[in-house]
Amino acid sequence: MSKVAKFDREEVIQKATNLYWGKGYHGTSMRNLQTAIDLRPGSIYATFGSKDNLFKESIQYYAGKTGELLDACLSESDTPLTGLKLFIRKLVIENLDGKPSCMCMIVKSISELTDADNKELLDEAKMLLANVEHKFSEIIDEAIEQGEINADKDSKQLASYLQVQIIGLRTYARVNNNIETINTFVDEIFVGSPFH
Amino acid sequence: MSKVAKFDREEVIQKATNLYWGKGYHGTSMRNLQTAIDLRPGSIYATFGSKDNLFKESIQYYAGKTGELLDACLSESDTPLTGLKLFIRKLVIENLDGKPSCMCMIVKSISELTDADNKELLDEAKMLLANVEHKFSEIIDEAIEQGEINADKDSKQLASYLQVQIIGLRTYARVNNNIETINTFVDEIFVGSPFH
DNA sequence: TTGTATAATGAACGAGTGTTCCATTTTAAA
DNA sequence: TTTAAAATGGAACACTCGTTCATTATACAA
Repeated sequence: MSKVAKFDREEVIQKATNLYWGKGYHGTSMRNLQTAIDLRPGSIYATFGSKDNLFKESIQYYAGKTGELLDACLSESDTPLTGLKLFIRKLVIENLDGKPSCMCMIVKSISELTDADNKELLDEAKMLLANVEHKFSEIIDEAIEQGEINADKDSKQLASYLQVQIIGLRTYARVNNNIETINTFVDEIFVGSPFH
Repeated sequence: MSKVAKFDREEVIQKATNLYWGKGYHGTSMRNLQTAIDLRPGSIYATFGSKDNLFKESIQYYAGKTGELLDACLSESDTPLTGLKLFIRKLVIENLDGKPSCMCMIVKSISELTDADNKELLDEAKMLLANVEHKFSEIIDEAIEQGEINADKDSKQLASYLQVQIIGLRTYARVNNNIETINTFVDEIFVGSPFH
């Protein structure tokens, strides 16, 4: 009937994600992508439609992978809070080298994109970040139920606080990636005032 | 001998700064700038040399204005620490509306630019951020001398901590600009663990 | 083996990029 | 009033951008 063999779609998205993550939306050209994923314009546009949509799928892929990491951290930890700590430690410290950026791709996108020029992509990024925050608050709720966190705490407030800390640390790490300093700050997130 | 009158150079840089601040380096085209500052290419290139150099002057202008704000906060406050608090409150909360972005232009630049494509501008941004951090540590040293902060604290560590908090808060404010939440977090910076 | 549907290719398009160039205008000193 | 230097305006340059599309290659059904 027809030709059926093809490139590996996930592999292509992964490569596109790495490029977008490192160079940003505007800093990545379709030519860059063509080279990185080794596909010609025709194939890319037949499969993904546009630069915007490929970016959308990339940031969704990134968010998915981050969610998987969080789940993995939770299931290999004894309590919700230790799982959360492990996740943050992995995000902030183990991401310092080897990745396209030590910063969060979603945060980079929210920083770069504007309502005026890329409203749809910006809204997508905001939604993905809100999803993570929601997951944080659910985990914190569990920690409260299990008595790991005092019941008078507001899980949504704590989830926001975690976002601020992670965003701050990963961004700051781009300027000062002194592991000891970063490590100290990660430790202080949970002994600092909002959590205790 | 020659023509001397001209546009107001500072006014032009200010307008360029606002555009770059909002749309980012890659998101701002020379055509955008020509319109915003109402100058033709010939004048812009005769005065500033290149898009890169205009960006450099813009980010330096931005950093200068931020430094002035910090100085103003210090001189209208009774103690170094209350001056620092006022500065952070102004940065994070009073910047929520009306400005090109609630985020720090220096941080946005560090997030967007790469060593591979814009090393010089990235290094400039990193330096400007380091300057602010150095100023923070000097202010904290003063606070320690005056007994406002315990002498066993490391001023450089606290200055780093402030950077992380400000970066985190201003970036997070782009997604969730709930003033009450932000206000709470600003308050907690100084009652949180590193400072006490 | 042939016919057909689909995947992949890559040249090419119009629009936009940063930048250059130079004729024209403006200015102040001679 | 003349002169020279500098500022300005804006067309145009070479290049890159995101995207399209006619063509070619491929794999399966008949």
